[in-house]
This record gives sequence, C-alpha cells and structure tokens, in this order.
Amino acid sequence: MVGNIEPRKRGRQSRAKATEDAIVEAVARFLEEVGLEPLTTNKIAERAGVSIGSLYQYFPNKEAILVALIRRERSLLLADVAMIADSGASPQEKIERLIGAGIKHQFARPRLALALEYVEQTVNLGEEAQDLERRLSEAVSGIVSLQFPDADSHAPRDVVAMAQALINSSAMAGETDLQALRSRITKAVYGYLG
Amino acid sequence: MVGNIEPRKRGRQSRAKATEDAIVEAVARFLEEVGLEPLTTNKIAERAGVSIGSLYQYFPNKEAILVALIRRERSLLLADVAMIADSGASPQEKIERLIGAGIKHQFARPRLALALEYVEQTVNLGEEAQDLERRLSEAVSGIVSLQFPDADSHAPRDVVAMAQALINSSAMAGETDLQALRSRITKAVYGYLG
DNA sequence: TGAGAAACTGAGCAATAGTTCACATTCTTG
DNA sequence: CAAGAATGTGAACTATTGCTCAGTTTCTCA
Repeated sequence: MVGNIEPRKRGRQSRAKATEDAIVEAVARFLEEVGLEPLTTNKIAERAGVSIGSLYQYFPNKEAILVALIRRERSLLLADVAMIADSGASPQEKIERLIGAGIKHQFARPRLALALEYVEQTVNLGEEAQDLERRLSEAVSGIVSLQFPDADSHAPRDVVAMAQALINSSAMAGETDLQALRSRITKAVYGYLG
Repeated sequence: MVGNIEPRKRGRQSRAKATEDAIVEAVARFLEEVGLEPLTTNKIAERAGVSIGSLYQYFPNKEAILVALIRRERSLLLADVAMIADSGASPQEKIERLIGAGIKHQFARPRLALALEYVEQTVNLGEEAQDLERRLSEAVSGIVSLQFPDADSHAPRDVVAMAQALINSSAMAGETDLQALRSRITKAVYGYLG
C-alpha cells in the first residue's frame, strides 16, 4: 500500500546529479503547466530529456519523485528561514523577513506550490521530508514566540497557514503588486497575533 | 484538451436521481479516503454500487463527475451564505454567522475540502460552477463591505482564503474544539479588517 | 590505453485506464 | 396488461500506465 520512497542510487558522477535534478525539475514544470492528474512517469522522462530507464535508476516509483521535489522545495525554504532565525535581527524584523521569505518562495511558482500543498497531505513523505517539515515549524514557532510569548499554542501554525493562503489566492488571481500583498499579510499576521 | 463537462442526461424517474447522487457521493468518499490520483471511473462505479455503464449514461467523463461534486458542495454553501446575507441580522452578526457556516461546511469533510480546493484550480469548471463561485464571492463581499466599507478591495477574497486555511489546517491537525477554532478565525478576520 | 564501473537507452510487458455497446431489467402509462 | 421508454448491466475494446531488463555508451583511473 505504502510505496517505497527512498532514492534508488546516489550518483557518483556529476551527470548523475544532473539527471536526477532534471527529473525532479521536470515534475515541477509539469505540475505547474498541466497538473497532478495527468502526471505519468513516461511524460516526466520525456520532459526531463531522459530515458524512462534512467528515471527508474534514480527513483523506485512516481511517488518518490514527488517526495524528492517536496524535499527540494522545503530545503530551499528552510535554508532561508534558518538564516533569518539565526540572524541578529529584532523579533519584529525577523517576522517581517519571514513574510518576505514566504512570498519569495511561494509566489515564484504558485501553481507548483498549490499542487505540492495537496500532494504533501496525500503522500507518504518519508522520514527526511517530515524532518524538514518539523524543523521548519520549529523555526517559525521560535520566531513567533520571541515577539508574542503569550500567543495561542496554535498561533505559529495558524499564521503560516494564513500567510500561505493569502499568497496563494493573490498569485492565482494574477496580482503582481508584491508590496501590497506583503502589507496585507503583515496586517493579517499582526492582527491575529496582537 | 478541454473535455465536455455537461451531464449526459437528466433522469426522469426518481432512481435516476438516486444513481446520479450515488455516483457523486462515491467520488466524495473516495477523495476523502484515498485521494485524487488513484481515482478511476471503475472505482467510482464500484463504490457507488452502480455499473460502469450507468456511470457513463450520466456523465461523459471523469472530469464531469468532479465538476458535479464541486457544484453540489458549492450550492450547499451558497444556500447558507445567501440565507445569512438576506437575514435581518446586524453586519457583525452576519460575519459571525458566515464564519460559522464556513466551519460547518469545511470541517465536516476536511479531506474532501482539501482535494476539491486543488481540483477547482485545475479543472474546467463550466459555466454553472463558475456562476456559483461568483455568487458566493459577491455575497461575501456584500457582507464584508457592510461592516467595513473602507476595506481593501482584496479584503473579501483574503478573508475567505484565511478562514479556509485556518479551518483546513486545524481539521488536518486533528483538532476537535470548534469553539476555539471559531474564536481564532474571528480574531484573524477582525484583526485583518479592523 | 583499456577494462571495469557508472550511467543511459528504449522496446516491450503486464496491469489498468477510460470508454462503448449490445443487451437485460424496471418503470410508466394508456 | 402490453409495449415503449427509461434505466441498468458488464464483458470487452483500445490506449495508456508504471515499470523492467538486456544491451549500449560514457566515464574513470591504474
């Protein structure tokens, strides 16, 4: 029932990494341009400019590629968030930057973000992706509780969900004014927390 | 590319309606219990307790069933929202009730709501479902602008997105205290609008 | 340089997908 | 009740799916 998720082999040559990356990025583009339902391994390979055989040398099945993509996206976001958390900025400044990071990540590829949001809830993420998720939420919690120590225990999750939703709906509606979006998110977050 | 969405025939006998309903409800249950990706017409028919032939007498393809399900869910919500809008309640009371209606609808079947949220963005909704969507957003806008005439033009959409996200994340996290959820949503909405 | 390791290929398999259609059953109505 | 209309059935067709494997190409390094 629950398929294996682990990558099949870690490449030792540089083209191995390139192939793996091409496959993951092909899935990302397909989710953006077409959607989750028509996604097939053969189409992934075609888009990646790689044979179907190569695809199965790196991933045991389709699910594993989706998980790899989620890991990739989450790692990028976590890197930014961790940097913000470890910076010497004031709590308020950290929250501002957190919002900026969220916008940067999600607004860049909104349809991808939307698709992955659904996939994350559906798929067996595996240990590594779950760990990323946990570290992300801990980092956000840490920052929120610096500025609002008495906030509701659900506050960090709520704030993240709200910001995600605002970015998503704004991007899907075709907005382009990121500054306006940022100030609406700020208002929502401080309105909720304060 | 864009498949036909229109129902194939409107039944004249009562069992026709029952079959159609069973098919739509089978999709709802499947999305809740399994997910979008493994959804197939044969599985839908099986769950509905109906032959595959019957399914294709009522719907031209799988997409059409999903659209019918979206229409059903949206109609239910719109009925409640319209009743709130047309009631004699105060603007503030209307907003309260709107939040209650959102919780009632989305929290009842959270995994279904999550799946449909994604499907709605992916599928060709057709005129009727788009019309429902439009009327829903007009009704919400009307209520919001009663209480907050000077709000940002994006406010109604933002508020709906925020509330949806809070309900979703709360439900998926397994919360059961609806009263606590309601008060967090109220805080978020008034925090953003006020 | 050459030989073994690493990476890549794509035809093709079994399973499953969406869908049709010839026929059976049930309902309605005069 | 009869007979046509409405509804229901499921075997079976074609296309597509996830995936394998025998073989080829490219790389590495002694």
